[in-house]
Amino acid sequence: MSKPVVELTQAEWSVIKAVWENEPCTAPTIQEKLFKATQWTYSTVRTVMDRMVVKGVLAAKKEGRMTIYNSIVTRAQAQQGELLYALKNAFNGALTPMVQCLLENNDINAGELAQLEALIEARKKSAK
Amino acid sequence: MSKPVVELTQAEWSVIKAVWENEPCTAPTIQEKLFKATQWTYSTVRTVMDRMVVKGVLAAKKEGRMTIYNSIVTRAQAQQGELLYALKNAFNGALTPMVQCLLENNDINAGELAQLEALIEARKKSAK
DNA sequence: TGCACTCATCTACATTTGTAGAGATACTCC
DNA sequence: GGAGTATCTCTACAAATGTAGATGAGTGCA
Repeated sequence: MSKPVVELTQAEWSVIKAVWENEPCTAPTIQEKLFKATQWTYSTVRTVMDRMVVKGVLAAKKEGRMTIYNSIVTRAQAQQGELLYALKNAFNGALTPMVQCLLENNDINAGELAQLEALIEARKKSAK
Repeated sequence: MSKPVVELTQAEWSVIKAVWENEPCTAPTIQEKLFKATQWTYSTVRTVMDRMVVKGVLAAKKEGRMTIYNSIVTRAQAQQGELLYALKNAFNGALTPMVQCLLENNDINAGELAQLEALIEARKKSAK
């Protein structure tokens, strides 16, 4: 079962992040959580969520008069999808230049660098 | 002069990559270069390119009856934009998890790992 | 001088994305 | 049982994106 690659829009990212943190949840809950940052009305949030259901990103089930949502796509899958998109389009699939670009254009402190080194170390071991 | 963050669509990525490799160039040239992979007609390519001009991604100047295109956005800028989008949306701006995700979900050989380590080493030095 | 190319211009149309209002319903408390 | 409140359902609409046809004009060769 190959995980289908997920492609999320900006609005969908906002929503799914709120869902991950609150699921199972209703649309009004998500609307409330997002309101401060986005000003979105209930209708807006609901529309986005229902479209995500159609896409298979969220699952909705009716419970009495209310609709309960759950995520289908995990955070890891969504992150993967995003990275894959960038990797494929912007870096022609080449990982090293991508990491390089990341390192060169962002502030990183010593602690983070150490962490990254550890990651690579770990990766080396697990590589086979 | 802060570089405005660039956001490219999939079609635009295809086009700008061809432009980078051929500029200065005409729309017919780009269409031809892309045809094998995309099947796009001249009209399609031309429309995308003109929209990119409006967005300030490409520059067009008339030379006789022909329109010559050049890139305004550099490859590095475009790559940056793509990474920023992923970083912001998928990783809430946290770099380390992003790199981690990248390392964990892709095949990397020993050579690449070594390269990455070198990058980090270099980064440590330049960090001051 | 007329025809065939090549490139340009204009217009079009479906789909996706962002955003939301109006009206229907059901629930809750008095 | 009525009024207010929380939800839902439906519909809408503009902008962005992907894709392309029709038509026109410039250029060069027969």
